[in-house]
Amino acid sequence: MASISKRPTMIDVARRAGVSSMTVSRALKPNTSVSDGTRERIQKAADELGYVLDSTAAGLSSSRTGFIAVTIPSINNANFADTLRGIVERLRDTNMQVLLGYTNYSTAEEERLIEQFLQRRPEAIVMTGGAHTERCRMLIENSGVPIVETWDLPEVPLGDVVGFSNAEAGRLMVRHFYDQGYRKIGFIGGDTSRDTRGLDRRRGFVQALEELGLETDRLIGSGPPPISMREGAASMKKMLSDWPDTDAVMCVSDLSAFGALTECQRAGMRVPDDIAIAGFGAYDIAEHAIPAITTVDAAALSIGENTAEILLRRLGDADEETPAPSTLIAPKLLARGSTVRPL
Amino acid sequence: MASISKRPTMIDVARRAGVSSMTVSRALKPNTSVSDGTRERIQKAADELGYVLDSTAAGLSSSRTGFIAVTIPSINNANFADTLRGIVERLRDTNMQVLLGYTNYSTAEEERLIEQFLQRRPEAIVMTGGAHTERCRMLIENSGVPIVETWDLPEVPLGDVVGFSNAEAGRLMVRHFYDQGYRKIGFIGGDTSRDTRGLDRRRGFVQALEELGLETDRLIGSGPPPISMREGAASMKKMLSDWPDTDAVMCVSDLSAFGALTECQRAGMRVPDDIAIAGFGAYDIAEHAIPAITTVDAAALSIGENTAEILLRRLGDADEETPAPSTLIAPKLLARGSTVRPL
DNA sequence: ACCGCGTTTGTTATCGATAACAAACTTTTT
DNA sequence: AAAAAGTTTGTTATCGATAACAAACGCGGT
Repeated sequence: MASISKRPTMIDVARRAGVSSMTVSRALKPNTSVSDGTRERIQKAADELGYVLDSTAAGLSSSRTGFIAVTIPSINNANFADTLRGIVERLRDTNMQVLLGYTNYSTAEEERLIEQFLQRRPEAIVMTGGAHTERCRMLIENSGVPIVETWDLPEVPLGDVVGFSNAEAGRLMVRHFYDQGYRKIGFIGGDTSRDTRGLDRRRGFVQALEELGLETDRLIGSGPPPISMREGAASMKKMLSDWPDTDAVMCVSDLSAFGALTECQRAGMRVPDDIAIAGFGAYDIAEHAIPAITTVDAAALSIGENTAEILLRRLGDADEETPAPSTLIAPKLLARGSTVRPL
Repeated sequence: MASISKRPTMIDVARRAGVSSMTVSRALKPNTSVSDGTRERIQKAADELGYVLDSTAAGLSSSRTGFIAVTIPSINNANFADTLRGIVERLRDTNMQVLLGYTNYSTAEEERLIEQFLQRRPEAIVMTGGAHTERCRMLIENSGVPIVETWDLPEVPLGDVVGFSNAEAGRLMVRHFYDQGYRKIGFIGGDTSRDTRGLDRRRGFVQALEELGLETDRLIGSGPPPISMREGAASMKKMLSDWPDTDAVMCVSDLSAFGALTECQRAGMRVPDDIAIAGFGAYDIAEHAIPAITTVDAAALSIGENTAEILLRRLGDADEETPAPSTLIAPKLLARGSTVRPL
């Protein structure tokens, strides 16, 4: 054990193996021309010294840091966690490492993070959503780093997009309610500009109501994200007090939908007989609640996997200027007991 | 705009401001002796060029990378997410950045991550739990990097510990059940060595049962983590079939407890009248379920905050050899409707 | 005006690896 | 056996910043 004196460098390994440090550098990475004999010798020397590569130095020298910067709005959100998981798992077998930051649904915080991340010279950046501060857009464009925006359909994309139409998710749900015979339909959440995705769902929702000639004023905001069970319950209470004859409600997420469901149950209303409730996000809770809650699956994991796919293509030096192969993930409605009246 | 030609370096900024690059280096960090005039001039030049510091180079030169490596078992777990949040938020105003990895409850994967992280020269490492592979312990010890282990009480700590007694959480719950008059008490989950924390809760639970002279064989395993609602429901089904007279059950987490609760409700059993159900982790779902689920709060956020506190102390060059100021977070039982019979 | 001290700025060497090119060594071909 | 071609190894310069030391500057006191 070389004790904590000082960490060994490639030169130390080289000396011990009787070669030059360049040969050590080569020997430690795959697909390089080093004879089996010396490679073994070097590996052995490295092990004996307890050598650990310094990727800071490697990064400086090769100008390839192996970092992918990723921002998500919140750690504590199963959808974004799944997207992240999709990215990380696809990247596991490469030498890429994820630099994670969470914005807390704030574009100002996002800007701060991006600014920090750019100092680390990431090879690509993945952002959730397409809403950014002006300065953030500028920083990114000046940096020349490839970008992927996810979970949204930005009007003016910064680069590639793995998109999802939140508006379409809202529309889907209105049609489902309508098919099931509901007419007095409301929406909970999605009132804040911080959660642009929730806002889009609500927008699509209202638009679909208009197309069907239904009332569009049963809207309850529930403040800044994250919207949780508590806010769902409180909002439902308000909905029932403001519009007691409401017969169907979509919530901005499954968590708030569950809160709304429990509120109805406490109030003695029967779901779906007296009122239908739906959410968004295909959370576990929606599947296991009684009744199970109708929801929209956004395929969060696929969004992550597709994102990673694009990253690998961009980094695997294909033509730099390949046009953005935007991917669109389609929303899928999962009809369940909370909106489907038994025969 | 300097287009994508090449990124400007400190030398470019220095030239433009008519100073040396060393002065630029100083001007861009706080608390350095640079006159107000030149600092402004340099800042202006940097802005005009769109200069962005390269922390890879800075790290190599100063041997301070600003990285804190953190491993957690799963991204999709509100408790670990809270702990992470505690760390990140306390670190926000420093120049420290978190390198996150998740082990998927596997010590082999943990070892792989640690090996990767060490190449990045982190200034400290935070790990969840105290179970590591032999090689992982060795790598860490050889590296000389300060360590904090969390959420566990390792027998042989690698460094500082922000601990939590999972066994005590199990014991607490048994006593609570007993006080409420329950005697036929079982446990769901915690059978796998991958989730050492769940295992510890179960161990403490069984031990407390023994001390009270109660039966200790009502144990249902539920396979490898993460244990979710589905597994909770399935295990409860098995529990009721194997030991139909069971009158109280603790589940390894609130998620499985909720699954168990729904299973009981489907089976027409009344909670807590026919059977009591409790969980662990103080998840939202436990608070909002009907009835609300009794749980144990592990103060996940505090664990993170305390961890960050220790990190800052260790890095703020206090005496290197300060003895490990182990912190112990106490479990707190939250008694709710699922285990407390109405009068 | 001169000395001395504190503050501001500059010089040089270095962090640890890799790119690019060059040299030495093997193997194949004719 | 010599030339051609391929493989393995070495040399030198460099990535972009900072540490450590050195020099220049500014300012008050006498």
